[in-house]
Amino acid sequence: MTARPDTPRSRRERPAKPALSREGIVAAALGVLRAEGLRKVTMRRLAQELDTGPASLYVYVRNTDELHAAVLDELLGTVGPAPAEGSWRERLEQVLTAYTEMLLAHPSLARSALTARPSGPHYLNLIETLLALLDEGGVPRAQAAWGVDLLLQHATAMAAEHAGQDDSPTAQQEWDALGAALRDTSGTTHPHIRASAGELLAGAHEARLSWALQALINGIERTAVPG
Amino acid sequence: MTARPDTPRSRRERPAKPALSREGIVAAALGVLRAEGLRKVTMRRLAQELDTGPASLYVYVRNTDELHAAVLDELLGTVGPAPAEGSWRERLEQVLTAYTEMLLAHPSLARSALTARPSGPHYLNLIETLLALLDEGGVPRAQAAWGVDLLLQHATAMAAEHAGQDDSPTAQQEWDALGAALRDTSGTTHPHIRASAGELLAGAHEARLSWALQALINGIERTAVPG
DNA sequence: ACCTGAACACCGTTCAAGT
DNA sequence: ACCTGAACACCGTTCAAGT
Repeated sequence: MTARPDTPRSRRERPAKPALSREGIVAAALGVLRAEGLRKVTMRRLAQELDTGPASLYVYVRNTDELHAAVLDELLGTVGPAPAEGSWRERLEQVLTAYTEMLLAHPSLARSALTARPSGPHYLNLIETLLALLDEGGVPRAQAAWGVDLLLQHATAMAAEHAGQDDSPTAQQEWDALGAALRDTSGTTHPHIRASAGELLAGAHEARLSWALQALINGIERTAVPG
Repeated sequence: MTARPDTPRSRRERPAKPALSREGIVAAALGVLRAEGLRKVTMRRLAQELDTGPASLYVYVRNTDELHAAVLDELLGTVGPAPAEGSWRERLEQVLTAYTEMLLAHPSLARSALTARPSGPHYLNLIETLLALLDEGGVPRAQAAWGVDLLLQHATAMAAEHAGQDDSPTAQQEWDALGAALRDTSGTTHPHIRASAGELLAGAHEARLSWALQALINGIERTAVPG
């Protein structure tokens, strides 16, 4: 926990290339992530950042996917604990909103988190918190267990949807294309879209997230697990 | 619609390199996708497949993301229309299950669909179908509109979660790591996880999908849109 | 054990030049 | 207009060799 891999001697020379370590690699990755996005968090780029060759990193990190998962685990630590006030529903929504907003700051990471779920301590704490809140709300255990999965998946997916906006400029165009397609739809072939085009595209992102979380919680609460 | 870009003359020589076309490129992409996964659906590989240079493809396709979106749009056509029998809930669940299962056959594509939403005719038809079923169920229009988004997102995210399994062998290990972490959790620090570990990991994939869709529908039905 | 240079086998995309 | 070769600027990962 408190181990400091840095050599403590303070030479006054050039930064004096610090020894490699998993922590150092993850820290460098976080820096590049914040500065230039996940697409630049590559083995080669990190090696360059740490003044070594890409092969050296493989001593500490199995591959690129594992590196990305480690970065997410690190960021998960910045999401605070559950608030103390409010009903269990409100607190549940707040925890999930905080998680989603963290991911929204790094949508490309959310995208990768969907595939490579983190399994670090911070993620476990989050699951524990969610289970506790659902239990407090009297949601049966089996429903709560599957519900946690549903809630985390939605939060992650919602954030992942915004990836590419930061990564590639094309994704935004793709989204605009859907909006245009919805608006231009013929009323004879797609009457329901025509009638709902406004609503389909309406709503601030915060309002939609809040509504979605409430709908999920309501659904989880009311839907029994089979068997 | 019925335009055939192929030159009709039937030379008996070698396959006689057919003229390039967007359709031909998408078709080749589908072939590579099915045979080797999305990771191999690259401009260079497709160019090789079509016996030309990568630069030639840029006449028909803006970039790799757009190519992937076009492939998904194509696959969306293979999902049949809504069934005629059953309650609106059952039919809604069936349509979404069919959509999810199509995506599950190509999880890496689902992953990319989360970011670059398709906007082709097949996608619009799907939205129309979902809106019609929710309307039939008496779900208010505003709720239905946001609900469709939620339903499609869940289906896509659920499939996307399985990406990497086909793509990279590491993803499976990552998922196993989460399972192990959940099982090994201490009962003192994470009592709810300890009590629910079995339930968190239980359930066949079909049962979980079915439950999730029902929970979503129940939640959408009962949660009013603000304002 | 840790670190490295060099190599292998790839990418997306652009551009000037050809037809 | 369509097509192309060649180039630019990158990737992940492995391996034999060094310390």
